[in-house]
Amino acid sequence: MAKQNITPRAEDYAQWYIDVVLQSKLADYAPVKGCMVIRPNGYGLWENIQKTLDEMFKETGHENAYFPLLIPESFLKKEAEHVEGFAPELAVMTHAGGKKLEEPYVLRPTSETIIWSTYKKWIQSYRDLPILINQWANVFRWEMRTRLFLRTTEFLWQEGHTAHATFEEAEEETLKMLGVYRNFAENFMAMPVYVGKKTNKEKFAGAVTTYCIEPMMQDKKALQAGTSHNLGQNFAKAFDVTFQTKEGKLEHVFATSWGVSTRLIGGIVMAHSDDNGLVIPPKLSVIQAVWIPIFNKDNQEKITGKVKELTQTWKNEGIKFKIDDRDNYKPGWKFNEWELQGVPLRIELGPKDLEQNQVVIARRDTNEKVAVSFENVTQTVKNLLVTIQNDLFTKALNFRNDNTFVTDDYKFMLKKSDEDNGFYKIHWCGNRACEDNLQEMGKITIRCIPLNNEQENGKCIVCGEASKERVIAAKSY
RNA sequence: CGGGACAUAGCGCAGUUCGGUUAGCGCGCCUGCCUUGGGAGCAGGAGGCCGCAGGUUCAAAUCCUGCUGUCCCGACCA
Repeated sequence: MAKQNITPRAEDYAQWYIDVVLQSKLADYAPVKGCMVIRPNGYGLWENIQKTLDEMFKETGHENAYFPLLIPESFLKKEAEHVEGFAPELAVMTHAGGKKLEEPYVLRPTSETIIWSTYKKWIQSYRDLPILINQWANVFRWEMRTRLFLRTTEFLWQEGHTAHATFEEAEEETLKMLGVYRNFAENFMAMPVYVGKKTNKEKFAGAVTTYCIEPMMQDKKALQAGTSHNLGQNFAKAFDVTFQTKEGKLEHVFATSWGVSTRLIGGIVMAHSDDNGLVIPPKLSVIQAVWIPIFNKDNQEKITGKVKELTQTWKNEGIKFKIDDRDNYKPGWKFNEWELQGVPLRIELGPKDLEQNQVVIARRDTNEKVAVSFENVTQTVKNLLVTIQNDLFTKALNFRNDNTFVTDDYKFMLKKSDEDNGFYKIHWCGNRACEDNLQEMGKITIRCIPLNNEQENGKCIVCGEASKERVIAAKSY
């Protein structure tokens, strides 16, 4: 066989993505439309994502709980905007136990309604607040068009649901979790993100304010990678959740919700990978370094023995590694296989190296190879893992900056966006009509209004009305 | 949900136009030998309800109808 048969990015980006996901064994298609099997490679990544985020949630005072998958249909209908937003994508259970159900159950598209119906029972006084709960769960959204990890009918996520005594406290929580997401995206996924507020058109159905993180993928489109909502009193009012204040007054509770999903895995693929397959940031990689001993029958024992000796301390050092000593595959085959699966470092040890007391270390992200003496292997590997993590971020940041354009010329933007994707920093008057026009004319949406945005007087790129700041606009997933 | 393409061995494909022995090829897989520093070589072998369900016919991978799934393009969304 030639090399792997991954469609090059330049030729067909969408097909490249599918090829990488399937061939690197992240996922496989399932028998049901829009569903996928998350394979060990993909699930291992998800477990690392979960583990890291879960610690961050705990550190910020949250606890995990679990609410049921099935939600009475009537619950969804209690919050008008909410039901309107989700109605088209609901999967509904109508029969059970061989009978038609009195009231259909909805497979949760998100859990605000069932959680707030429960919080009603738990909250009486300001002393019961705040409630800071997260749940790891699956959700169902019947999407018209699905894509592995990016949009599937069933997906895994976490959803935080908190209850507070004041709007300010809810807002603080919303922004705090947005910060957690930003930290995770940038420092673990090595994916620079714009952090900002959604427009009314783009916000969550039922939220007062939606905040988000938006990274750029390698095709220069935006991916909504995480959202954090200040729900105000909308759900508390819909479910009549009130509490008694210190002063004895009855008030509706303030809510937030925030989530990231297995879509992040699609983000990792699209942010860093190349035509040879996956590239995974070291901090999230299930295997950080793979050893490929190069041997024949005569020296096999000697060489694998040396590898074991050199890695004796690695478990304690916290380096996640694997020794690929299969004798039914040749080294060259293994090189390609592990590259395809995105392992950050490959370490070769063959007879020639043994003679010279060295190993050869190859970086997945740059393909660079260096010879390193036995005594320096451990430290070099540790350093390289840090370097790769940083380099991936820098590379992605430079890529985003190179493809972000500040413009006041609508025609230029539409023309440019027609030829190639990119982020545009544009003035916008704040009106829905102009936002709709962007979408109609260029399939461009306003991804966010950046937080701590530089204030600058300008004119809306569509209508020319006054604007005080620039927003991020782009085509998106 | 509209438009288009596709579905034959684990993967990639040929065969379908114009129905006709036992459905092929490459890679992979199994056995053995030989090999091992960028997807080695030779020999032998296993593997198929031709996506599913109906129909037409003496005869269907091939023709007809329905369904399901995947991909692409649109409208909708994390």
